[in-house]
Amino acid sequence: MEFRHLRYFLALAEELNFNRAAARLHISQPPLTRQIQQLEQELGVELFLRTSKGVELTAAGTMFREEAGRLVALAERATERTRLAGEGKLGRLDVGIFGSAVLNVIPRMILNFRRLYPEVTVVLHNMNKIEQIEALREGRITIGFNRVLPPAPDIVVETVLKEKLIVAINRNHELSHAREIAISDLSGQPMIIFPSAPRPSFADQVYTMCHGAGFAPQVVQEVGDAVTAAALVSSGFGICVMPESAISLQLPQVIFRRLAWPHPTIDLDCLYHRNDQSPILNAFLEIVRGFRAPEAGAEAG
Amino acid sequence: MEFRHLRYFLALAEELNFNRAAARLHISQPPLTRQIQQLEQELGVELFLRTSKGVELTAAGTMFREEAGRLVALAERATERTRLAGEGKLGRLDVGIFGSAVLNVIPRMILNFRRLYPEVTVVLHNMNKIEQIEALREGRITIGFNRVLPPAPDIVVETVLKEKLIVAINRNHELSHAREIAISDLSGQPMIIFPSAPRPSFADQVYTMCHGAGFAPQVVQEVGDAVTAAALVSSGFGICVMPESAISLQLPQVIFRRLAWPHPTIDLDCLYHRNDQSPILNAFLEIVRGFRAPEAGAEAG
DNA sequence: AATGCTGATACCTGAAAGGTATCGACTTAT
DNA sequence: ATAAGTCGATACCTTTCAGGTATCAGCATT
Repeated sequence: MEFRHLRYFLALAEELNFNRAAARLHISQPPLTRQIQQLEQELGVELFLRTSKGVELTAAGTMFREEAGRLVALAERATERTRLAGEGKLGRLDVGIFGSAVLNVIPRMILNFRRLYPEVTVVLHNMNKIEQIEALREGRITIGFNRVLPPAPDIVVETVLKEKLIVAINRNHELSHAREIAISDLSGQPMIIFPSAPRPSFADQVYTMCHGAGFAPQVVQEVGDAVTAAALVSSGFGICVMPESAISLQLPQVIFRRLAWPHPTIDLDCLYHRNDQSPILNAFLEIVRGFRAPEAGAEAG
Repeated sequence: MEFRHLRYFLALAEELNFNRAAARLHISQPPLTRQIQQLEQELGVELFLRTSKGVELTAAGTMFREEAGRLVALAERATERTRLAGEGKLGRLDVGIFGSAVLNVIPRMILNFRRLYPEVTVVLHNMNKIEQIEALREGRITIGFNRVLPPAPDIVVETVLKEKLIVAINRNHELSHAREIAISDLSGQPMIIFPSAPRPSFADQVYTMCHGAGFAPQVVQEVGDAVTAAALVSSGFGICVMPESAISLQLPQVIFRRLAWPHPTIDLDCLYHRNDQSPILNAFLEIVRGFRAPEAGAEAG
């Protein structure tokens, strides 16, 4: 059975006359007769009752008309949905995110994407950078977001934006009166560092920054994520260097101060598989790239 | 697009290798390549990503795989349902019935039918004999049940069974002591007659019977149906001749007595369109004919 | 550099869809 | 009653196109 049989059948079921149906199909009457006979033979059922004045549908024919109509409609739907999927306008986007650092930028990007591509289902998966790379390779996610990523030959890493660093301080802390804090001011201060794993991470970047300023940070606690770190700041454990987006965290007693010149930054990167040419990924990447600060000069290729 | 394209596509989507897929389809590789190219061209979308070591599905291809699978499954369902409809095992049977007289036999026939053909939806339509004939001609019902039917060239009438006549009597009535009632006993009794329309009807048969016994019935009331007639009997209006199946009517004060020899009967007929060869109708007719009393000799052909 | 995969292409063959002419059955109009 | 005009079915020819064989180009492994 081919779609041709369905098209011919439906035309005949509407016209109830071989000649008129054939004319409508732009073929002559004999081939139509033959195709209908074939169809009936394959189904093992008479679909039409031939009378002296045209044809009429049998009970089986009536049933087949319903089914054939459904099939043709579904076929049209199939081509339409496939075309849309080819344009990235229909489908599913699995995004790997990491817990705390994505408090601001990623939700905004996803909201923008969903406004432009409302038929794409966006699914978020919370996982760390190691898990994200693994999931990208296995196709469980299409794109991931993270910081301080190790290079891999099959994974493309693009810097989404460079966030300035800020310092979370307890309101009663001696540094709370300054509008900005110099890196050297952190020397000797009890510091909270995150994340503890996996390495390399934001924590390493803070270490490097301090050593670059000529001192070793006095780490009182390593924690897993920014929310926990902020909670410790709130209870007076110490101070904590964070990416700017952590400013969304609202905890009692916690205030944020910028780090002064040279305004150190941390990259937020996105990562995806080098061979992935999925149109949905490309559509999403365009949105992501639109978020990249226009003044940013240096970019990871 | 033809089903061939779907079959080939699905084979390739599973094997992800043109040669293996072609082998599975019992064709050689070049025609498979060509058919897939045709499909992609018609959809305007690349379905497979050709690599040096086989192929993989694109996003559009993944979408099309889902849709193609649905289509193939629906096609199988379509052939199966059409075959079943051809055997009368699937579909719909619209039955015209008339209100009161069908208290017993028709429900039993329909229950039997539904046990044998559980996938056929039986729909009952309450209509009088004129409406039934009209509905048969327009295809709104497939079979009707009624009594005392006028002949029509395009409608076949078959006697389903001959019901004996009974008399509904108030418990306090003088005739209630007899086990059987002779037709002549009805002479001079106040009688309720039904139905008042449409003619010819059961009412006419009662008239004829009385006149044949040598008297004119003393009609105190004409009513529309047996239930109303029985209600009048219950309140002492008079007596009423009814078909035997009315015995199912349970009303206070109403008792039933047989009419004595020569045991007059009334036919319950079914009617259907002469040209209707629907397998469901034939299946139902077989059940109906099985209900016909085996001793009944004379039948309407 | 050679071999062995991959899918794509060129060209031929054969099956089958489509076209023309005509048939037999039936209805309708004269 | 019979001739003309329907209807769908059939016989036979033409054309299209799916399928087959041989071969190619690209890439990976050896």
